[in-house]
Amino acid sequence: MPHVPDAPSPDLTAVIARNRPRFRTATEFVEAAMREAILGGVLPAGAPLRQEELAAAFGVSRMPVREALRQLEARALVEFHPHRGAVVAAISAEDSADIGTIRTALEPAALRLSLPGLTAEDLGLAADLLAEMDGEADPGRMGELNRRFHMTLYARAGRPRLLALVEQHLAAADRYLRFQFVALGYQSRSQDDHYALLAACRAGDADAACAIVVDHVTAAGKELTAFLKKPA
Amino acid sequence: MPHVPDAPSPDLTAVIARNRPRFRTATEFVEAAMREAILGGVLPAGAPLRQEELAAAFGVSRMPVREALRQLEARALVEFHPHRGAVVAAISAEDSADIGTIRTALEPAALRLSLPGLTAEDLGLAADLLAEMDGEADPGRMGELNRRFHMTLYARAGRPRLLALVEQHLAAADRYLRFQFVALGYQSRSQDDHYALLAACRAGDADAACAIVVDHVTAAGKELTAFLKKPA
DNA sequence: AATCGTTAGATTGGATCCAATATCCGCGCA
DNA sequence: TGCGCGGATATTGGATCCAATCTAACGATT
Repeated sequence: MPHVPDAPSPDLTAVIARNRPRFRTATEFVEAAMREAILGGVLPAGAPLRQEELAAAFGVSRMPVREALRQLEARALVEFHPHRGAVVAAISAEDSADIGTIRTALEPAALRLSLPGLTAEDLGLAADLLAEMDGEADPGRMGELNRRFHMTLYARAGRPRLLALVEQHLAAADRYLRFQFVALGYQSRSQDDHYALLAACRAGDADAACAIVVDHVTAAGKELTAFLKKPA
Repeated sequence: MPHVPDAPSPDLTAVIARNRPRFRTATEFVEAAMREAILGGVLPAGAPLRQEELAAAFGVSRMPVREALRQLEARALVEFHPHRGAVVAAISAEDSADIGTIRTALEPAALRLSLPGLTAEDLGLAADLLAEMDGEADPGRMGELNRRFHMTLYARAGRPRLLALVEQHLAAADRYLRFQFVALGYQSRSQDDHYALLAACRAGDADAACAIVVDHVTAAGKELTAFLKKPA
């Protein structure tokens, strides 16, 4: 009697409700909601993605779900195993090195382009985000704030594709770093970097800012790699 | 009486035949073949992608076609217009600047990682590819050789995701540069760069090689941007 | 004659239906 | 008792069917 799918988690229902009105087609809606759920940790790495179950949760048929899953596959967020279903993509230690390299290459480039265009409001917003992060305990929220802080500093690069790539890899790293945030002293060290980065941006010192970003990303990559190698 | 779709072009049929045996599921096969067709210029930018027509050409139903189109959408190779169909994505002058920035950031990183691991066979293969390019007139073949030359030099980076990103953006640029190859003196200048790059790699001079790559990519980006701005 | 509204047709978006394949369990046999 | 085989079952992959909507052509009205 397996035909009755499990009820979706309350978190997932929240993500679904938040995204439903934003899109005209069901496929886009499902794709956006699932991406948010995966990046936000609501659907953890390795979680099996039953098409029927998701369709019921989203209130659509299996087809938009399948199309959305294919899009997420192209973004390396889910993996298909033929005739065995899709799962939320897990990240390996090699992947983490990979992502670290990509971030180290892209983020300084984005920052260098963006820095001259940053306004006082941008810097103020970044400062606000940092302040909020200081008191934040929830890892999911923390990840989102971290992403938004970085992206705020890069936003004026005026390169939508570059920024999308950066955000994608930032999110991919964050999704795993989440587990670190509470465990180790990583969070405070990361915040130190953030404040130093913001100061360099205020000073308009591109070289210093880029150097901080490189260090910051490298450190995050090392934490992540170590974490991924440990629990095996 | 519009129900009879056009016959596919001979080029497309060739791509289809070449890819069919390589995959287990229809969706993967369609995705691979369509990607090759788009990157190879068989399906030019702006071409409308009728689902029924493609399904007939591939010998499958519309569903695998739709899934494949969604994957290609996630890779920014096709665009969906709700209820109006999908078209092969065109690239704007801004996109080209974007892609240039991304390449300029990623390719030196890939080269730097790869260079120490390059073998004599790798360098020999690269030289062979260059030699073949000297006598090549077909733009599609030229683009493929160019891609393979670059990727050969980056291959030992041991970063699959980075290399996939590099190849993706290299291909995106090539797809448009194709029109340049014959028209201008671009081809010979590009080949000069290639030979210089290969020499620097043979010498193991990472800094020089990266500088050449940056120049080369920048020049290609400028050509592309100029071309895209010209014909309106 | 030009423009706007109406309507027919084609095409996509979504749902349902069928077939193919993988998993899981139990049974038989060594 | 352990291993391998076989059938039952669930789940995916693919095909077909229906509804929603966009396009285009035609005609009426000014």
